[in-house]
Amino acid sequence: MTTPARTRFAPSPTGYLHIGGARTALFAWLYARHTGGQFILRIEDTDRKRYVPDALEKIIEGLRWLGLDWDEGPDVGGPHGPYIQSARLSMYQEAADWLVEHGYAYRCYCTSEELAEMRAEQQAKKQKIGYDRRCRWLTPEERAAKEAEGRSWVIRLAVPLKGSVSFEDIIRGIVTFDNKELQDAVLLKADGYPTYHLAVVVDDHDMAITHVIRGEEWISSAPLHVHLYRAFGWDLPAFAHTPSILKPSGKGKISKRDLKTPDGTTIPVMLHQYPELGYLPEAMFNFLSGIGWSLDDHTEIYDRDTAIKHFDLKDINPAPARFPAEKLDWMNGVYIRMLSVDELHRRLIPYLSRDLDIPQEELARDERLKVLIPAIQERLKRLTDATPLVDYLFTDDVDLGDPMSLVPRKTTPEQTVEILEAIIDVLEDVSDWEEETLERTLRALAEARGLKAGQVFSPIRQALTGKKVTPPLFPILVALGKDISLKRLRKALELLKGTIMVL
RNA sequence: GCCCCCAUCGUCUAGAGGACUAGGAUGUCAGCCUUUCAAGCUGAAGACAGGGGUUCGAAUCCCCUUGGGGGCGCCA
Repeated sequence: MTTPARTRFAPSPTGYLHIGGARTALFAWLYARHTGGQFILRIEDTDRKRYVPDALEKIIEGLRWLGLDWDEGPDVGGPHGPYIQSARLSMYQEAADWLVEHGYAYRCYCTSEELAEMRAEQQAKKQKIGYDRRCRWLTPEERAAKEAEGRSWVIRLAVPLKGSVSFEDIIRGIVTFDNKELQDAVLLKADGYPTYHLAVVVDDHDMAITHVIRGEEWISSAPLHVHLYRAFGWDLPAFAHTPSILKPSGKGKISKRDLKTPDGTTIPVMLHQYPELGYLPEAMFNFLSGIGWSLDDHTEIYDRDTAIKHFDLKDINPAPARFPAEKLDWMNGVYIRMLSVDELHRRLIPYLSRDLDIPQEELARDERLKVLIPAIQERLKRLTDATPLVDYLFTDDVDLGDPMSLVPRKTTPEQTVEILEAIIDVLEDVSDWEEETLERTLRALAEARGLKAGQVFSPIRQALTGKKVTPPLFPILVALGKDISLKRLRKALELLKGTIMVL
């Protein structure tokens, strides 16, 4: 077996968790669990300008909803804390000072304005864009002068000028960069906060992270991190840069804005939107794990434990993938169908309560709803699909719309009146109001009159629900009960009669 | 512009030189089932980006081209 790995997910509370980030977290979690190691949650809140107050809460909520748990983190603690970078400032400052003392980094006194000017000039002259290292070569006297001016400074990494860096990425193999392509990146900002580059290296080392798993947008700064590890004299962790998830159009990776599919529909990108839309967490987990990774050559539906058992970083497909939205809807439907009737009932309640504005407790003890659940189960792709399939249970007055909609195909309005009268007639005599009896009775009626089943069922469906598309009829009749069913049928009959008279 | 990464059905993927007539899933289409809609079942169409090598043999290895993605911030 593999040695236990320590992996982490390190979101920044500058926004909510999007599905790409969630998938990366999922992979990191799977690997930790696969190896019997630990999964750590760390908050990278070193950007004070873009901080979003409720982001952290939402992120944690989302991860928990997905079923990810962490062994160490800001809310659960752990031996390597604190797990929030803003609470670790002195560590970064010490590390940065150490680097300066030992010649691996230097103070840079340039202002943002000076840097912007420099970039503009580079652009105008079509030169390579990047910091020109002007402060790297300052003499001690010049430095003293700058500091005497009262200038603030940042600390920049002194990247080796020659040679190259290589590191092994588990997903992609060996990746090499020429040192001359690298920037003297800022490590410590003027406000005393570290940048990502410093913080990630210091923390990953301090927290004994064995596998750095992160999105592929980090691949180009990985060589910087390698130089930092070397400067500190620390062992390198293993790296795995996960492929991006692209928009359905294939144009660019997903970002904070909702996705537009080529056919114009919109797909939400934030994880927290999925529960609201009626997706099951276990379906989302299964679905997300299948972008960039697969269990084998034929299994699509599998649970967490199975995924854990089979998962390996080296099996991740390095190619970026588009978000296969249609597959999620299919898979969610599969998971809904796997639920027991009781469980589905339980999970449906919050959605119905929200959409129909009925208290949850009332829905929980509603027997009519229970009758209908088996009938709607295979009709749901999302939990929110249930509302239009049951809403006619909860209204006193079904809106029939155009009475002509009561009339089935290949049937005249006059015939429909007769059919409805016959239906009411036979149903009045049914004492045993059960699905089987009702079905037998109504089919017999159709046969006796030489009608197709649809010609009898369709007016009933319309009369009871006001809809053309509904779950099967007999559960609906049972759920509604004899009195209400007959009441709605009579009302429909009167309405149709009235319409015919006018015609 | 420069650097890095990537390239199998529309889409998500299997494939680590011969087991490939390239497998699965989704989506699409057709049929069956059928009280509407679903679900289910059966079937169909559908891919190795292009060009050079290496090899007895290449979807698999190498090179080039093309295409896509990412990065080049006192943001992560």
